[in-house]
Amino acid sequence: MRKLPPLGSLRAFEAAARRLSFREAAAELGVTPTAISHQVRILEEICGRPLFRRRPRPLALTDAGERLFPVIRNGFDTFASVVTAVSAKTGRTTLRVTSPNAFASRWLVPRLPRWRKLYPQIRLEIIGTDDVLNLRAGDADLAIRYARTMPADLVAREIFRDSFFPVCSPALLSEGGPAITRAADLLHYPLIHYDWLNGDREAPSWSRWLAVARSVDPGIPTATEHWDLSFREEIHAIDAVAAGQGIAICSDVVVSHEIESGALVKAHDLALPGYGFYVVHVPDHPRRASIEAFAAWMRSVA
Amino acid sequence: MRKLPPLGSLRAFEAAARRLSFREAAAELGVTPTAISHQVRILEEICGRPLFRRRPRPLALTDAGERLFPVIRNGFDTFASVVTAVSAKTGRTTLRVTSPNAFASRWLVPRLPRWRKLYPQIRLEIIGTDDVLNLRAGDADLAIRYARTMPADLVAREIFRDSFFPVCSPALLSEGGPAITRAADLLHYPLIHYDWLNGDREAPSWSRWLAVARSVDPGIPTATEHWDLSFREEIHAIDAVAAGQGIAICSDVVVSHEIESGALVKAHDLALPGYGFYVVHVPDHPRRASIEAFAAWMRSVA
DNA sequence: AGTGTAGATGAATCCAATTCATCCAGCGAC
DNA sequence: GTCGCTGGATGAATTGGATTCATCTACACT
Repeated sequence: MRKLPPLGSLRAFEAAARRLSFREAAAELGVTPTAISHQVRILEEICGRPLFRRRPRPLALTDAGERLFPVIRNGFDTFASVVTAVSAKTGRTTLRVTSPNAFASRWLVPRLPRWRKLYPQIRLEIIGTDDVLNLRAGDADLAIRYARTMPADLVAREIFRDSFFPVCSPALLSEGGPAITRAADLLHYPLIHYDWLNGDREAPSWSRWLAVARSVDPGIPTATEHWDLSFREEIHAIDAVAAGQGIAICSDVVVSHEIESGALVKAHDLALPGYGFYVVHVPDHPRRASIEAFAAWMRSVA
Repeated sequence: MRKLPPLGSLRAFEAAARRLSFREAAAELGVTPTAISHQVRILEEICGRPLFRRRPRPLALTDAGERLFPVIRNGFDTFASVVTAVSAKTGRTTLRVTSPNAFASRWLVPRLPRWRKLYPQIRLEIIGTDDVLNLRAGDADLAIRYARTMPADLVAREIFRDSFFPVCSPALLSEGGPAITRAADLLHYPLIHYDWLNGDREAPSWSRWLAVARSVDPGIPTATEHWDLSFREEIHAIDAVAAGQGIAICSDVVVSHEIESGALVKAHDLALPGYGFYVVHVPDHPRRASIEAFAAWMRSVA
């Protein structure tokens, strides 16, 4: 007769092993840390050996714990996945995709009809956020990460890299303002700034772009502030650009849809290097095939 | 965030799906059928669709239930297996083997030291019984099935086939009784009978053997009853033969150990065809490799 | 030394799981 | 057709394993 340990104990163990913290596991499951401690202890008694090393800090898995953890985690992931699939309206599967807000809004969403046409059985749930969601915690199935280099702690592949140009609406240029023939001409228009929260000193802002442009157009003044309008997030700056309120330094990837359609135009050819877009997921994801399909599709509609 | 349904509901569902009976599932889990009904209902509400068809009888899985069941069952099997492995004394694994009683006692048990020498890390638990255990219910990891043809509903492979001869103890022949030179001479000794419970009209009993022997030795009378001692089970008949109480028609496989050691001898060369021994297990058994090793070992020590 | 953090221990509490009582539907025997 | 049996459904009452609370321990950092 098959002997299953208490399933609640397996659940507590798995969360604690994933988080390597009873406190965090408790928060995730909505119980007190003591409850986690009790359940893990029950499982350790059943196994006849410790599953965690508590002392010294930090919490770590024992060899036995290391053997148990991936099996239980994968089992639970598979359970959640099949229950989700069974619950789905037409037996379709879901991929939860987290992506930076601007990319989700400006790149992903306009292309979703193309995904739907190609993969009607794989429904996407898009989580647009500039927060970094925890894939190991199951917050999403895959993340589109925007970084200078390849993320190292998960399975990742680069999809494409972007560059940054001054971008504006054609309507702005046809309002009778000065023609733009050199970089300094841009200063006659409102410059739209947005914050870079990644702490990168080389982030492609107006000050960076103008510093580089000064080497080919010495007429650009060395003033400290170079913006007329400022936003906290890139997505809002792009909205203002599209509304003809000024010129912003934008990612050619993020606004590629608008550039192609003519809704936005490059105001100048000088480009700053940007970052890479990576599709990232946990190893051995149960929907690995769907994730691969998504990554390939992203490349094909770039 | 990964969404797991209540694990107790999954457990109740899996048992009911495996058994296709709420009553039996309840018995297995040690609860009332109502508890199963409640838990399955909770899961059906989470999935948003029925998982069982209750009406008309018998209970059956819906399409959704069919999709869910193997995933949950395999997950639980894997959980139980890895917890058992982690709990093992020296990281050894266990194979629970069910076998007909006579075979377990006379063939398997005398050879166990050879298994232990070759596979010290795979511990065997032998369940000798003439009942047919339910492998899908996890009653055992593998079964040695004794049948005329290959079992069809599980993964099976034939290990060997046996034949049936008259067998006796050398002590019986040296007691000064008549020499056995022809089949009819056997009738001067006590004939030991045992029941065949498989309903096979051609089962290798004394009446069958004597009917065949009559074609080469017409001196054998056509009486109805041919036995002096009768047992319900083969194993007890073999015990009596080993104790010198008479001659029985025995499987050459089952008593091969005793024939080799000289503890028992063939009383006559005329052989009746027997049956096949098959190693049987559920598909995708988590210890498939160990089962394969066991089957191969059986062949090698035949 | 003092403070904060995180896991451990055990009694008390609690709530999801389970039982109990009753009902419903079908099937087979008569 | 009636009756009895079987097995799942429903909902209120009960219960036992899960959880909390109070307290302790060990450690890391200032």
